[in-house]
Amino acid sequence: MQYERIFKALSDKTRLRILYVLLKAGKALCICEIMDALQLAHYNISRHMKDLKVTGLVNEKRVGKFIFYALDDSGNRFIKDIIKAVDSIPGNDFRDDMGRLKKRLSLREDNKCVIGILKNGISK
Amino acid sequence: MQYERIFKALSDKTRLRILYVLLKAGKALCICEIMDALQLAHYNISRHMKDLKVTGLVNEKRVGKFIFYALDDSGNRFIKDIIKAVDSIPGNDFRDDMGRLKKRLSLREDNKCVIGILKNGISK
DNA sequence: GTATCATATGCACATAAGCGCACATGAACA
DNA sequence: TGTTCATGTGCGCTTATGTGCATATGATAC
Repeated sequence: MQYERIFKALSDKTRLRILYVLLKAGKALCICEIMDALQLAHYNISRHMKDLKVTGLVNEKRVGKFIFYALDDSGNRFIKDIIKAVDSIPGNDFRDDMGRLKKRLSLREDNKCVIGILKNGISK
Repeated sequence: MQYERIFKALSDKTRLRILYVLLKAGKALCICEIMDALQLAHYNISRHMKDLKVTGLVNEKRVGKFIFYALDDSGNRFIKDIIKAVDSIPGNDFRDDMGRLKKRLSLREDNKCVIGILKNGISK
């Protein structure tokens, strides 16, 4: 019975925010980018990401000094349905996250993260 | 942000079992019937049912001395997608629950619950 | 009215979960 | 090889969650 664990993975506000930005970004993101988007400490993102990884909702890939995390929608029908549900959430609650993510992603060069962790986060 | 609360409602094994049998039964069930199906104490079912009710996943209706709970799929698209996800869960993990439910429902008369709480549960 | 019975809840307890801090890891690159 | 820096984790703390027991509620039926 692993299904309630998938629900549990998304039962936390922070993890839901992480999955949402990964889903809507449509591309792999590194911890430092999600840090800025969600305005949370790196260890916070890191630990929640581990939970999402364990459930199979997210996969990772290292590129240079960064580790990129992406939504993994290659699972069974249940996983696909869950992701579809997340996709159907109105964007209101995530507007700020997405705004900051967009700003942060604009700092990429050649579509690659290059700046790492900013001391004071990105400008609001 | 109420969406993570829906996920949380289904992040518990017992609540997922309750929702599953309500969904697959396709009809309203009373606490005593779910007790027998899941082989849990009435207060256990009762409390979890309250959680499911608060999230809007379940509604209730009193008929005589029984209160019947039913899946409420009249919500927004998110709710529908979540229920669809639950519907796509393979039945293996719930086979015993469904077997006992079927046995218990066969004790209805005129499609109404009439026997209440059995001292020793239904026969296996 | 009062007894009965299905359902609900207060309380105490054990366990799990999230967070902040400090520190560890380990890959990249000089 | 040693430094840098993105990422991970152990620890202590606080709060949330699930459960069992006993008891309460409240509608029904006599």
